[in-house]
Amino acid sequence: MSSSTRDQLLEAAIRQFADRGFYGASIAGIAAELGLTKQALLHHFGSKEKLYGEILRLISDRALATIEQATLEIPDPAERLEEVIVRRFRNELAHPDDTRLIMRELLDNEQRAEQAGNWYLKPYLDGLVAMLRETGAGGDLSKPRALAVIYQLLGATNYFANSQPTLRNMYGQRAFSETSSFFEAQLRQLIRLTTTQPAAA
Amino acid sequence: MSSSTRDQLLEAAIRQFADRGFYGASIAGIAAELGLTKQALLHHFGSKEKLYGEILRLISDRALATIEQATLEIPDPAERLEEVIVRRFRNELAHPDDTRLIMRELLDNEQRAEQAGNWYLKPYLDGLVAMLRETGAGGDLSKPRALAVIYQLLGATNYFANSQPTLRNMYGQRAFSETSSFFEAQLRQLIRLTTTQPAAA
DNA sequence: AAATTTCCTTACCGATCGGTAAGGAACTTG
DNA sequence: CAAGTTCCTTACCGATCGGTAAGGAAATTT
Repeated sequence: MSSSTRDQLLEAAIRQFADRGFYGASIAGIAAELGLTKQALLHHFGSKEKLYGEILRLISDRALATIEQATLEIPDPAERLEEVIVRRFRNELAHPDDTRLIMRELLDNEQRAEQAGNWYLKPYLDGLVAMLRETGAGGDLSKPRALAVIYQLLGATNYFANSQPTLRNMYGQRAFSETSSFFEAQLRQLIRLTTTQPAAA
Repeated sequence: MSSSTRDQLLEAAIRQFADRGFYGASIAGIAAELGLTKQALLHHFGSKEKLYGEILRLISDRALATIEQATLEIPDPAERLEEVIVRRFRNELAHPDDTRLIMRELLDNEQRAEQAGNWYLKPYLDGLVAMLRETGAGGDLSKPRALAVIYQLLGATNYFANSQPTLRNMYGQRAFSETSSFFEAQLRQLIRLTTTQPAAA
């Protein structure tokens, strides 16, 4: 079955917001992907801002769902954290749009950072931090310290995923593939070190 | 002494491109920061694209300079790498504009990734990779594997720096400060592990 | 002193931006 | 069968975008 026009517009919007950013993407261009006019889009979403907000909520829900899914599957917090991060890494490589959009939002968000108290990704972030602390790594990792570790993991995967096309072009497909799989191995090692060894000074 | 109008325009442009991205920033807005019209800016730089290109070159030169500087100061490659990364981290926290602009360029660059063969940051990247391989870490780290390690380090610092205002607002100044200094310690530990221990499978 | 160059202005230009107003076709509901 | 709702259209609107053309004041060069 073909998805509804509304869902197709959402998909196209995610793609274009990821490609060009909020300012660079135009509602006319998004609607044109389906052969529609921008008024069709405005009919469904009201305004560009509302469309964007709906997308942020959708992406946030997807991220949270991965944590909930893993909680059901894997009881051990350390194993679970490793799986969540590695799955995220693979998913970012396979479907980079969400990650790119989030990164752009983070950059834009610096201006309106006052609203960051209720940032849409905070629940996801807090979920990861809680999971890490459950592992009992480094004696008792304080929340700020656990956040630092989580950020190290997320930053590594995020930056690598966003660099994917550039790296592929700079070094070729073969080299990129080796870098990519080695990157995942390094990531796993880093997580295991963090969840088993004591923390740094 | 006050810097030239041209240099002031460059500074303002970096700030605004970092804040709003290439499409979001307007040459009129940049010129207005100095009380000038956009035609004054066009007089100095010819076009928005040329201004942007000049900025990318400038940032690339700054990055390369940090490697050259460190090469003069620190003979040991492992120590040097640690210093370059940590200095970069600190500099990104203190002056986030360059990092944000680069991140935006990386995201935009995905479309025009065909030109990435001569990406402006490639010399910097290759410099770091070479430095890591000089340490003789992990037996003999292949170039793609060394690239993975470098990307892990750069990604972590980059993402954390770009998240700075959001994090500060979500968790408060105190928590952010602790996260930040612990992040640096973790970074150092990670570099030392990488440059001394054998690599992952 | 005259000519040129530097550095900026006002006045435009066509294109595109997000958004409003009004209406038409098709399907659903009473 | 009539009324209403859903989903889309064309026709606009004011604002803003990057860029061109022409010229003026001031400094520099000849």
